[in-house]
Amino acid sequence: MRRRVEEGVCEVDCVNPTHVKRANTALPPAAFLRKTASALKALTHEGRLRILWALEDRELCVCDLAQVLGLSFSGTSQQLKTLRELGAIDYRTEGKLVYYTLTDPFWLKLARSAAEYLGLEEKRVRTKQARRKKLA
Amino acid sequence: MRRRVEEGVCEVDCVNPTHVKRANTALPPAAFLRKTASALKALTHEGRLRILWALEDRELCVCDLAQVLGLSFSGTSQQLKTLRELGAIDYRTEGKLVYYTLTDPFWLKLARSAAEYLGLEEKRVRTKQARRKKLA
DNA sequence: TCCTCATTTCGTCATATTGTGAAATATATG
DNA sequence: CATATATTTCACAATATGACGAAATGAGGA
Repeated sequence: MRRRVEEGVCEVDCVNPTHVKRANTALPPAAFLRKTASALKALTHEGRLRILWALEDRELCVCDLAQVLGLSFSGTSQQLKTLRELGAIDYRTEGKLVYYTLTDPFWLKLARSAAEYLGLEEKRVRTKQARRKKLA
Repeated sequence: MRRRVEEGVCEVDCVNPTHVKRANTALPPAAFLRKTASALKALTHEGRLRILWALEDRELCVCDLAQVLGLSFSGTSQQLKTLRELGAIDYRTEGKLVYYTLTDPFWLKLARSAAEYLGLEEKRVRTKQARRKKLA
């Protein structure tokens, strides 16, 4: 799109070059933002969030997790790999079984903070107390 | 995959049903996690992160933002739409120009916290001071 | 009204993500 | 060593995402 150079608003291609320049120097390097975006991708999957939440309470083997996710074993394994690469979880083997644990709670905290902000957790903030109350 | 029911580890399909059941009742509803994952998706794009960071300091028109992102106008507009739908940004029109502003800093904070955690910002924590020092 | 132009929307293509089953890997156990 | 089985990796189909240019929209100004 070609534009006239006039009226002080758009000097070249409708840009205020001062603001653009200032923004560009103040912004983190592209590679940094790319890595951040990439890390956050690990959290953009219902199943992977489910894994983080489930592992908060106890370690679980892949079989259990597959059941929790409602996914195939291979699918579950792939999502576990994504979270491993993020560094959020780790595993130990016991015989033929592989048990996954939450090793870095940061990403769960981050996801939970987003969830809470969205107001998605009102109902279940400290579920146990609520449940106890209900049963009493 | 079919399995024998033995050795007390895998009762049905290699699952510890107690743990699975406990996880499932403790977990937030699927729709909640889906929405959370979906919201976080808005942050998993270098350009969209760039928009959030750039708008922190000042409002910018679409032209400027396109320049900052190095994207076409249509591409820029699409990413702005994503962030609008998230609720992170808003816009005002002034004549033919559309100025975008950061209306909800929460998502920028969240992204920045991820970036900082990844150690991506060591070098530029408070860039202005650093720059002043360097120039002095 | 007609024209210009900043922006958005649409159509389309290239690429990435996700899920599945099959094959490969690894770990007991007879 | 052979078998069983828990998990991972591979290959592939289906869907989602992202980028561009073209066309549509909308706000001024002649």
